[in-house]
Amino acid sequence: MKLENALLSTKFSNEAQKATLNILYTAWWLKSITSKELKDFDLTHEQYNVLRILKGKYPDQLCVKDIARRMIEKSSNVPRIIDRLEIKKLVKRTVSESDKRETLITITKSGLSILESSTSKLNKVHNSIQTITEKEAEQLNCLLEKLRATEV
Amino acid sequence: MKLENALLSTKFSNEAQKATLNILYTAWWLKSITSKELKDFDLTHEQYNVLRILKGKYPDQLCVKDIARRMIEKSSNVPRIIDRLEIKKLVKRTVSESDKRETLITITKSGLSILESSTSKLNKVHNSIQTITEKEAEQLNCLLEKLRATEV
DNA sequence: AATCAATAGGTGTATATACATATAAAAAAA
DNA sequence: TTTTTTTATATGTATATACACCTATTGATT
Repeated sequence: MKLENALLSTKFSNEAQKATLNILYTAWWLKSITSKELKDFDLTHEQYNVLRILKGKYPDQLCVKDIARRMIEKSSNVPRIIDRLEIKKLVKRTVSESDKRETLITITKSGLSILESSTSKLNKVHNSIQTITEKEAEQLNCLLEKLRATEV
Repeated sequence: MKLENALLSTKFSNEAQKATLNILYTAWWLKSITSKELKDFDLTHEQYNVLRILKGKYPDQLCVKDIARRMIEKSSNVPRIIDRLEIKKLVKRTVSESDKRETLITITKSGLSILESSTSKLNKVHNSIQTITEKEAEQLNCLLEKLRATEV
């Protein structure tokens, strides 16, 4: 869908400004699709992201700071997200022996299992709405990374 | 910056999946730049978006529903955003005469003035970090809109 | 060793998201 | 006309964002 129709606006000062809005809108669009599917698993987007990060290092543990560094949204409040996951027994907290300031997080069997089924569901949905080729996706990745050249 | 460095991960199943994460991360990156600047004007991203929408139709008024339709994030709680703007006297609420269910929103002089100065600041920042050409931005817009072909 | 600075994680607050529900008004159906 | 349905907005709740601040621990400096 054209951005003009999504935002009911045609007043973009230039293509770069339109691209900014287009990225923000597309991110919302992607997230809204994801949220809907994750709801069946009683997971939020951010909780899913934390589980995915933990699985990436499994069976190793990760401390809160290392999870935060891998989050898509860097300003995520990781301790609080872990609170919810811990209540649902999807992760476990332990104090690090080598540095008592650090809290080590482990994904549980239950966490791995819910991650697997939710990921499988998300992949199905993503495949079903896939409209761009591998080559186009590559091009898109290049453009986004060029856009972020001035990383702060 | 490469997505690999931003997320400290190299495990992407394909370019399309990487593109999804890249869009989400870039959106966060863009928002974090914007928020920082808007803070000087005591505005959030969403409050700014509402003011921008109102200015687009000024001096006409818009009802809450029409604002919501133009928001980047469609699930925004517009009445609540308007609450904050009203407290700061940047917008005014009036009940519609023709349909008493509708609340009409008007941007005030003060709202227009703060929008102007914040927009000018944002434009400066955007220009200073601009790294892609008009042609590349156009290409980016095409790819994002192709990605969203399966609009729900 | 004692003091100071830096770091890790947790907590507090205002605002936003996502979604459900409530209320009043308008439109449609009986 | 009365009832029912739909629509517009507001409100309630759990979680998240963005950011400030607190506390305990570690590492560096004196």
